[in-house]
Amino acid sequence: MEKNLLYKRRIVKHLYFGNMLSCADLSDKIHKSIPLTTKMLGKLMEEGMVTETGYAASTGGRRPVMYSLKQDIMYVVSVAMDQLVTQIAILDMQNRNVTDIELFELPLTKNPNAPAALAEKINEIITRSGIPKNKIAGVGIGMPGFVNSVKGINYTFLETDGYTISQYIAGKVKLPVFIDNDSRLIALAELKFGAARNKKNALVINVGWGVGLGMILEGELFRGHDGFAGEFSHIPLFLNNKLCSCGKSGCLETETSLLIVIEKASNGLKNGKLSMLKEKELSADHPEKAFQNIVTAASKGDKFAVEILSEAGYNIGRGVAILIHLLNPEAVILSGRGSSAGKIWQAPIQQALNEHCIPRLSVNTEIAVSVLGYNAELTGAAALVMENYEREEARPLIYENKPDVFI
Amino acid sequence: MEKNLLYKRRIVKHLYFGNMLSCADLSDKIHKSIPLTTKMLGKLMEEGMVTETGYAASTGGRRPVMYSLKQDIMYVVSVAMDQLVTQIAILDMQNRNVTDIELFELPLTKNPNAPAALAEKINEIITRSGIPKNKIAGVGIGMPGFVNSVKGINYTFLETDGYTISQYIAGKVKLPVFIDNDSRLIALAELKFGAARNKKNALVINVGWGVGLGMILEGELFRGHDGFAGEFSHIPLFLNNKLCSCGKSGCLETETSLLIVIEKASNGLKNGKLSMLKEKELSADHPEKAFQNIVTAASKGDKFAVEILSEAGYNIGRGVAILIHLLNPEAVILSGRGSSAGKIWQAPIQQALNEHCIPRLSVNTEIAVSVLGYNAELTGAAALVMENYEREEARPLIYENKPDVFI
DNA sequence: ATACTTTTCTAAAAAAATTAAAAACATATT
DNA sequence: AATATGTTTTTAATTTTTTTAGAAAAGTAT
Repeated sequence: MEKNLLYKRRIVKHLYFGNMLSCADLSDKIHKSIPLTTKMLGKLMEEGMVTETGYAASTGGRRPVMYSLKQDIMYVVSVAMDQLVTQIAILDMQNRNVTDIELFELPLTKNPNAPAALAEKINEIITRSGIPKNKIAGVGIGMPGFVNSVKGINYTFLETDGYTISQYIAGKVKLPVFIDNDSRLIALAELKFGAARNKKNALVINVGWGVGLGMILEGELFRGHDGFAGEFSHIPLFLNNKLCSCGKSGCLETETSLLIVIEKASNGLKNGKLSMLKEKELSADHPEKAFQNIVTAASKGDKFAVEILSEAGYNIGRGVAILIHLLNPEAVILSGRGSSAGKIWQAPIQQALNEHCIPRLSVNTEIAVSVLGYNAELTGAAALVMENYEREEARPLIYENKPDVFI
Repeated sequence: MEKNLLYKRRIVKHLYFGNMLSCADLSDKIHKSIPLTTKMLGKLMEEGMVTETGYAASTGGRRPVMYSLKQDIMYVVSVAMDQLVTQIAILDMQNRNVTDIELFELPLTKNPNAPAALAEKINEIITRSGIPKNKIAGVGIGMPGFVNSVKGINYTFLETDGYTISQYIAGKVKLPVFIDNDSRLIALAELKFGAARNKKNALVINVGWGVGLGMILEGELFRGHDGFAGEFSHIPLFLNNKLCSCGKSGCLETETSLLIVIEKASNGLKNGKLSMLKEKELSADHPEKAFQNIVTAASKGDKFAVEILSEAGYNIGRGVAILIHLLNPEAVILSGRGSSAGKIWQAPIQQALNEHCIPRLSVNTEIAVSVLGYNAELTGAAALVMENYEREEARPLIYENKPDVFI
């Protein structure tokens, strides 16, 4: 790639993540000198990508001119999948939805048609939005399973014979496609826009059906050798003989997943536990709703609901204690769909840390609840696209003349 | 620092780690162009630091000239401490001992005189070697405890009022001093010269009195936010109610440390277990020897000894299973003093992984035994000094005129 | 043996980083 | 209140570094 283009793309990328930055800030971030950065900013302004947005307050000397991306220069398609439901949105350079968030059912298990359905839906939404493809930086997809983001492969779901899922969707949509594990994208969102912003070492717990983990180590999203790092759900922590979905027993997930929480609540009610919760509110058919009902009851002070949630929180805390011993993070952030229960969980997790952590380690670790919450995964998917924006593959144009599916 | 000096130091550093490298290799490693690297190599040769060591075999084109460090241009003082015994050696640029390894007792617990004794001994050994201080790149020290390598602080041992232990020793010895946790230095040794060489993600288990861990993540030694990462010994894994030295119960260490292994062997014999081991061979006064005796017996096929070791190995394996789930490394290396039992432990660890790991994760992880073995910590201490060689503090000269202890 | 490829090495041209100086602002002093 | 001093950003001139192109020294295939 031409070098000037690379530098310009880096600047665009950092303006996306930083929103408003001075020339000095940018020079720092792209590791280039100020004169060169000035030159590139000039070109970007000529091209209409970037605008001056006035002066920032002085910090003791001359006030710096601030630069921002223009509103409508580029968009990202964000996709957040779980095993049953998929969400799609188109975000602008301020992470604002320019379309409504599209929500539709797309079961991933035993569904050979899933990749085709996904590609079709993405195309449909792009077409409907009326945004030309050359204004779309790419498609970012968060999905469950064993995902190798670099290779673009999902080893668990979305099988596409002969191609990786990234290649398949890219071929159909004719845009660059980037994928990663859902929990890792949530961590990326927290790193770039959330509670882990500017932190060098932070762990993001994704409380959902399972308990996911995304790790920020030395300022970077950590993926491990094959891209499988963060399998927190399945660390062998209990001797409870409960069989886990992974085939082993005693996994953390067997005591902490939302489904277990609902099951425990349901069983408790059957055994005559006193609670404002009603059995029909805990239907296994609508786990999302069932969980929300438990959280609502707990936040209203329902003792049984608090008890059930605390138990799960305490067990997550035992797992977090292990993480802290191993990785010595500065913060642990509770995020993902279950983070609505975050406030309730903070106490029992802290309790577990007090019991199971060497004090020197736990006192230096802040336990925080995400503010991104439900939207974290979509934000993370957009961030993934922009992370890769400076890479060769990120150029929409090269896809225009490619066949439907290419290698 | 002058820029040329920086580049030259980088080249020296990489020649230390790489032993023999071509100009193109070096250009790659120091991230500078070939013409500039050529120029710097020329200067280093003029100064007598570097020599050409003939041509390497061709890989399809013109043969590259290889460069090496001259033998006697520089040395490193390596110190490897445990809670009772300290080893000191002076190594040359090929990691060869130029003095015998000095071994002396230096208890760290309740010994306010330890820092002074250490400094004195280091000075004594340097003086005896006859090597001038300006030929010594620095002192590297591996020590147990909570060590922040960047700040040069040991929070557990070697208290020196008002100064960090690094500052204290540096002031007394008048050489730059670098410290780190013993397990992390072993990992560094394995990364630079051992079984983890050229690996990007590897975990190094230091089997000693406790079970230490050094992590290589994305090609770098990982230290965590406060420098306390790798507290593998104290992850809460058992519900055994055994009190650990750290004050908690159920730590991994309570089932796997060498002392526990010896105790179990001793108790077994008392209860009439059949073995070639004799009780007097397991004296708690000489744990090092006692452990070696168990290993010897096991390698001769003694069933009881194998059983005892396997049990510990299996429990370590349970911990390793957690590590693999979280960090997805490409290799796990058994190193440190207990690595003489490495071969015996490989089987039970693998067994634990088969039981407790998701297959996709464990099949991609190689379990290897160190070849550096007993010397790993000393090698790591030297590597630590040379890692920092390009940094400003690494210049011996600035220490010459400083007072005994400085800030 | 000769043509072609590959890699290293060297010299001239282009690019980028430093350095120095100027401009714009904040704070302290007279 | 006016002036001096210290910061920080911006611009211009100089130096450093990289890129590019080509020569030299090998290996490989015809």
